[in-house]
Amino acid sequence: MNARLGNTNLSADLLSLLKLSKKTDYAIILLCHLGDVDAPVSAQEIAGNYQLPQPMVANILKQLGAAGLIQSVRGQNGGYVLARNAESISLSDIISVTDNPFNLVECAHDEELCKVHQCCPTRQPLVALHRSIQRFMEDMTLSTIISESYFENPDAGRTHHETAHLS
Amino acid sequence: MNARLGNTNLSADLLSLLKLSKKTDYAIILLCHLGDVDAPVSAQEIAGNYQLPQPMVANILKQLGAAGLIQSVRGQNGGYVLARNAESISLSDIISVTDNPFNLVECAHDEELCKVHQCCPTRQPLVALHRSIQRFMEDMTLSTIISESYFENPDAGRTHHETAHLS
DNA sequence: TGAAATAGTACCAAAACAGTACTATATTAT
DNA sequence: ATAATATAGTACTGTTTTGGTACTATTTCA
Repeated sequence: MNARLGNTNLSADLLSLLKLSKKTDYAIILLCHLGDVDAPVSAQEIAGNYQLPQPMVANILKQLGAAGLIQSVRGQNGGYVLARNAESISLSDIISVTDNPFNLVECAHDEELCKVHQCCPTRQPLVALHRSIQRFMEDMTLSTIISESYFENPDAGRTHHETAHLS
Repeated sequence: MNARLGNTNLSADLLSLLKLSKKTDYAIILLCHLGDVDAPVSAQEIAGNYQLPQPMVANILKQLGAAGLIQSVRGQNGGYVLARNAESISLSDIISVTDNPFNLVECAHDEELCKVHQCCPTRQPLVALHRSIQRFMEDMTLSTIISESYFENPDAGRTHHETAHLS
């Protein structure tokens, strides 16, 4: 063979690409909920509403709060509200809180790792994919998600929702 | 709240989206190698060339063979060759062998699961993302990967490659 | 002062993943 | 023939990641 192919570490690069965790799943639900209300909503309230485990919900809300996406109100009658308007919260923002940050090319941040990537056969084409996904995630705002969801389910008007999960 | 948001199971949908495993990583390397040679190449030869664990390489080659992407030649001097030309092997083909198949929307295949998805706030916008990624994966052929890799590393002419992995 | 909420953090169990091992079969060189 | 070298198939294991829980401290309000 003419031996022009080199090495790669693609899976390490792509590891956190789009494997959205349940945490992210939940986070989107929670944020959609908060984006729909004005008064602070407690973890318990959301957990009950969507039949999600309360400690899990509480934990994710803590993280979202620490990341500045939502604002907390402590004490009785406390809860959470969106820290900014739904237009300025992107899918990318959410994912970087609840999943690992969306990084296709590790070497862009760690020059050390880059050295063994000199002959990566797959990096070049996948960088393009990375960029387009990244743009999509940044353009997709919480308000878009909410409104498109509404468009798809215009008749959803009940106060108690279906069980949120299969497992 | 006006309660128009429902439930979702986004993470289950996205679980196998783009979290490429090391297997896929390796598979791309192996296939690029095979795409570059005509005579059958053995698992041992590839493992040695890229400093990859031999049993791992052998296993992946078996899988790729069972899936019909490569053809095996048994016996002494045996090995593997591409079963079709590199233009007709897509990234999508590879991933569906070594990773779980690329499925964003589970309910498209399992009507049962769909029922609890009636109010999914995130499905609608993400279907668009799914389609564009899917198209990218299908359009990205092995031959493209090889040639773009060559474009990036035109000076790679040595017979023994660098250590392929960090870990 | 007690109830209800968040803050922070540490912990555990189950699932997924990376990698290994073993037995059987096929082909070829000698 | 037979030994060597290859794939075929499959089952196993240790480690990491993930999903989920628990506990203690602090804040606020009735």
